[in-house]
Amino acid sequence: MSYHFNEIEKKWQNYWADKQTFKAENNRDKPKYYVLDMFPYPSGAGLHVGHPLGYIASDIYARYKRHKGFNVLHPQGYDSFGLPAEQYAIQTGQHPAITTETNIKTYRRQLDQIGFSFDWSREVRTSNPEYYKWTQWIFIQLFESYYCKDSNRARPISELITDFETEGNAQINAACDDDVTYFTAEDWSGYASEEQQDILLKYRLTYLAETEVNWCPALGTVLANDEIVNGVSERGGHPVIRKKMTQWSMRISAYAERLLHGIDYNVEDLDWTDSLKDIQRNWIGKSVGASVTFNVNMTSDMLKHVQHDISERHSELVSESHPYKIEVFTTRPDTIYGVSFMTLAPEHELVSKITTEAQKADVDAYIEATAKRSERDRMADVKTISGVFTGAYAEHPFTKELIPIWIGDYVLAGYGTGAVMSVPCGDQRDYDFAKHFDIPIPNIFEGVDISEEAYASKDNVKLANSDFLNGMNYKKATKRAIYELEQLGQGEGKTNYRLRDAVFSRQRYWGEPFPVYYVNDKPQMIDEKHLPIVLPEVEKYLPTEEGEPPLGRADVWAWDTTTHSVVSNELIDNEHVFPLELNTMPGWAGSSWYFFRYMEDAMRDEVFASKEALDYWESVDLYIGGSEHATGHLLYSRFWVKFLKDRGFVNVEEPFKKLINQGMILGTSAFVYREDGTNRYISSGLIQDKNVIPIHVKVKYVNASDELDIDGLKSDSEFGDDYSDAEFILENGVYKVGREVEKMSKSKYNVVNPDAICEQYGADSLRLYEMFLGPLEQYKPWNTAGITGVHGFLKKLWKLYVDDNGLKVSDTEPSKDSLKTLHKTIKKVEEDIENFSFNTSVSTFMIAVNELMAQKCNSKAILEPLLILISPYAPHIAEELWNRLGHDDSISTVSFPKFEEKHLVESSKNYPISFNGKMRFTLELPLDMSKDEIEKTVMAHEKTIAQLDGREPKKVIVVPGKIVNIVG
RNA sequence: GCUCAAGUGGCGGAAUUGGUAGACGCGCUGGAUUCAAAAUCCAGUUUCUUCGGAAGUGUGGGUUCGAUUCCCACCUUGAGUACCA
Repeated sequence: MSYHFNEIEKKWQNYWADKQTFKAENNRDKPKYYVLDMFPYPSGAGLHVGHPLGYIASDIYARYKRHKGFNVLHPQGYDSFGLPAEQYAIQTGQHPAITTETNIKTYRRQLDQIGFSFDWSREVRTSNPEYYKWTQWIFIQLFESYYCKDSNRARPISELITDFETEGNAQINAACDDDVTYFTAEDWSGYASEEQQDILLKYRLTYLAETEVNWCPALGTVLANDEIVNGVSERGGHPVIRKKMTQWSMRISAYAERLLHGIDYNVEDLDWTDSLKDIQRNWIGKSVGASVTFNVNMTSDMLKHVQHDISERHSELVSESHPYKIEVFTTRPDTIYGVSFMTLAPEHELVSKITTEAQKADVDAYIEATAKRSERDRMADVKTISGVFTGAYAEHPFTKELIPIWIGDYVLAGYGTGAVMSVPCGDQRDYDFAKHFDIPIPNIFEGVDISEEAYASKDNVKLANSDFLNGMNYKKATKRAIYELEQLGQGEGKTNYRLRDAVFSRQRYWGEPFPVYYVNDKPQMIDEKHLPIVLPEVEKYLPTEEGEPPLGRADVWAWDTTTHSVVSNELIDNEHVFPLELNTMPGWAGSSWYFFRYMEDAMRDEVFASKEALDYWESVDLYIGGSEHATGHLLYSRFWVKFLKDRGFVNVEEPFKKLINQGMILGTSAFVYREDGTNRYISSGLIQDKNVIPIHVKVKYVNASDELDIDGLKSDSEFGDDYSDAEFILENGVYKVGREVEKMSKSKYNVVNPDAICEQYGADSLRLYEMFLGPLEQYKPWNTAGITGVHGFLKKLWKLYVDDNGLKVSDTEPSKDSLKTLHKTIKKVEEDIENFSFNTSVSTFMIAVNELMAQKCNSKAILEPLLILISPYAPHIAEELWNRLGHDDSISTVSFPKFEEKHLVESSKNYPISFNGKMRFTLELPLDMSKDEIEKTVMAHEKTIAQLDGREPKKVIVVPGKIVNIVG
């Protein structure tokens, strides 16, 4: 009876589905373990062999944990909102919900055939209204919250209102927009409702603001920073420009410090790789320093502006004595005596006010030129130094000397205050700028040569020419400088973060609608009891002629505040019926909390997840997915979880305890070489110096020896007659293709579909081979030819249990050797799984089976536990053989075999005998032999004498049980 | 530029606290079986070699009785970031 994998696999997949073998029950007496995959976006192309890599790894771990007695939650679902379905809808008119549904069906079929132990009863789809009802609900909670810096957590906005009513905002220490102004309790109660709403918006954790956004004209939407790669959109590679738009934003910056703190100190709940933590740390970009205020020296030109500014209420830039102030952020307040000029971003609001008449033309020309340069140009060209003098001077806070104020595009408007104090001796950019424009470069470092370049290091430096800072090092001087600035009222210690608030609006159709309507342009939340607000129908998925998002085309998209329902736009009267928000939420909205949704199995309509479920499952114990989500999904999820915790909706600080990034499986492309200008294809070994053009061919026409199936290629209908008349120049009777490792993609014809693999070799072979390829985290090329190795192994495994007469396993006593094989396998496999080293356990299985075969082992006492070891990796064959061994229940929850050291105890050791560290021969010696005896025996050995060739050894190192090394 | 990974046979990779480098598999070579092929099985497969051996884990140094493993410098590849003050 041979190994009929197709039958076996179908049989057990049906069995698992029928018996709901992998359904996780909440509140069981077993300890819990939550294994999660990053859920897929169901694309039209279906899965290729690279996709299941992480799923197989997590599945092995989930199955292993079940054997270890855990109640395992291992769910799966779909991140089903997204751009591709919408782009397809734009092209074809097909509703994205329909394509999404079709694609999900394909995904599900492909996933099922690989034999994953998912609990599908808890499936999540982000595009389902019953799911996004809760995404909308979380949005409302964010809107109704602010971040209190005193208690370091989010609190209900109602508490802030109470504070405003009793004491105004002067004492409030909360995360808010930069432009809030001070008001008293009396002021507050005097404000009109709309004014109050505007002020509150500046504190809410999600807020509407006019922001400069990354607009992608080709996609017709804004993109978040992490959705842009090298200045173009991540999806599609379209250009991105800066544009001012009114957008919903998430005040993630309020959580910058806590997000960072978790990375550095919460090792328990954030067992992530250092490289991933580094990426997040860099992205948050904390810098500690000081804010310093420079007073602008007033000229008569400026005083004209001042009159105007003072009439505007709340202008912070203006005071009686020094009408204009420039605030800068610096990480080196210790170098304040090295300031020889200041630089403002060209966009800085003071520029127009302080520029003198004489410089006005130059400055305007420069601003115009900078504005024209795209973000990409500015990025590409960082070497050109440019800038213009404004004609104005600032006053040094200590020396009161006049410092020229320049503008330059190396200063970014979006970071810090958009202005810097330039210290050319201590900063290379300032140095280059000063050299270029012939600005003095005062040296404030004792004994440091700055004639060639700036001295930017904080170490080994003592300050000079710096008055009260003279002789101090970086640390001391920084402290002192901040103290002195505080005394003057011209500065304070400050921490800056590179992390920007996240834009949350997308001008797209296929996303979550906001539960928001507008009264006099002020956003109002729809009461949570009326959720979900379901995506309306539109006749086209494009922006409107007026440039509004696709929801602007919906006819029924207005909110009736009396009936609490979505009604026709015709009914809008701005008294009871109001327009609804036209933007939709970004892709990361639904994926920032889905891991909680899986926890709930019964009352999904009542809550986003019940308290019981949240208490039991807590957070994800093991999360596997791609590292490309480092600054997107993984950061936003942490943010939302912290927020939900602050507001008491969940009780964990971090969502993903252990995180592993699986590497990408790359394709091995195959090339034929056409001689230029001919229809002749030359085998790769014969090219020499001929002028050839490499052309991708489908990898399915190439065998393990890189030989091309010419007939197959010629008859491929996709290429029509391209190859039918072609002449192939062979070497040794075959056409050899060239090979190259590239990312898998349709256009490179190197995509390998798991369906074909499952059909030809089976799911167990696919699972084993994906693991066998190499370490999980590593990028590695796929080569289908190699799968015969693991497939052959499964056949051998089968033959160990079954022959032509049926089952050949007996109750005979196992041999000592077989016990040793089994137990060293148990030990190794258990260690491997705990370390996520799945590739090495596949080798271990091969070694075990090879040994047991050689031992002619047919003992049940060995072969039964062996099946349990293998079952997480190759569950179908394990179930089948387990069943044939006479078990009625699934192997999936049987206890993992216990390792016993006693079977591995040896009495002798094959010692490597090395000379000067190089092993020359081995010698079998008893393990209880003493050091001296070993030395004596080895030195007397004929090979030792031959090796030494008469020389006297200087030293003999004997490490009992390990090695003998003879020096000399 | 800065930050972080990683460089081992023809290929994927193994070597868990410094102790026999190349496990396991692919491919290749030879053989058995077969009318033949597939499948299966057996033997070999880092390089050089005067067949005694010798060299060898990106390069060059260092520590050590002993280094793929630790330290320093450099080279290459990949990832992240992009004037962050």
